Amino acid sequence: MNTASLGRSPGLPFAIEGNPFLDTSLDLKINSFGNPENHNPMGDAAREDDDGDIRRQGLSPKQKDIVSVEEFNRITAENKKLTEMLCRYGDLQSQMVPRKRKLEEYEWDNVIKICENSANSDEELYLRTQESTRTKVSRVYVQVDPSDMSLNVKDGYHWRKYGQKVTRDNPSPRAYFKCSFAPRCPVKKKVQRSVNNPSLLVATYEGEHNHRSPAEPKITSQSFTSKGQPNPVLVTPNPSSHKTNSSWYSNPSAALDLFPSPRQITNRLAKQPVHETKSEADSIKQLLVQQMVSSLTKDPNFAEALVTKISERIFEQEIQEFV
DNA sequence: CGACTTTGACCCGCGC
DNA sequence: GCGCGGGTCAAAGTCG
Repeated sequence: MNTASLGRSPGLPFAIEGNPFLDTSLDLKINSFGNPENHNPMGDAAREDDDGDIRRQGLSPKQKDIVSVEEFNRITAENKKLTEMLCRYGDLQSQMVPRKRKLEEYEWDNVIKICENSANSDEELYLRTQESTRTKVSRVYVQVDPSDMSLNVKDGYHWRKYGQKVTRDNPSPRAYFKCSFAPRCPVKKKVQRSVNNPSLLVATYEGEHNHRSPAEPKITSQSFTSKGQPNPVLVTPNPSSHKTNSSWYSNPSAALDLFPSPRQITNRLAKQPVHETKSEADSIKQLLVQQMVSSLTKDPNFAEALVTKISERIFEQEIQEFV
């Protein structure tokens, strides 16, 4: 299972395709065993050298001790389970709402994409990923200070503003940005204030970054998708505290931070402020989210994955204390 | 001096 | 064909 195309989805508290500014925790599990600067969506980490040793460039000494082909295979299977879980939620969702409404209200197409991407070979999946990259669009709502007139969405990437326009349907100007972190990165971003809520910035991302995140994202508060569902806000970490070989790249268990437990999900949803007028659609959305959380809690595969991650973290902490 | 922002001009698709 | 609106370009300005 290749997860290079996955990203944290607006609308789901865990990683799925659709949000280009966040590298997924699933992706991290794979890439943390390879060199993040030479990320290969075809699965660099699994390739073996002539002497049979797995490639370990870019790893800390501690990681080199724990990385093995068996470990890689185990995590690959885990990723597959997680993806299947997402697909099941897509099925659940389609049972709960009419098809037309599904497309209009919930943006579950991202989940469907993952299911469709269940390719038989890495090469096939790579080609499909490249195909979807060209058309990938996601939208993120970010709460900002209403007095702050800048159209700056801190998502960890570097953007160069190349235009600004006042559109017909919104008195607030729309700013156009291109990703300037990597040469020829195709990702573009449009930022405009919400017509109904000036304290809400609407950031529309087009395309997918052809490089890894320049900084370790840090979840600090909640943002919302266009449909009012929770989504982590990412801000650029303090540059002085950021190291190239940060835990984001080098520590596999760091993925756990971006893979919240059902209780964390519940807590985050409970703390979520309401920004949009209550409506029937909102009620259905809340019901859907509650169903998801409930199913996540009961899902043995989820529990297994969670236990695995917790065990890994505890094991690593013990190792650190021992050292 | 390089990176970034500003802003008017330009391009292009679409509807009439 | 024409006008409109969204998106992009590029020169000039700004900033650290």
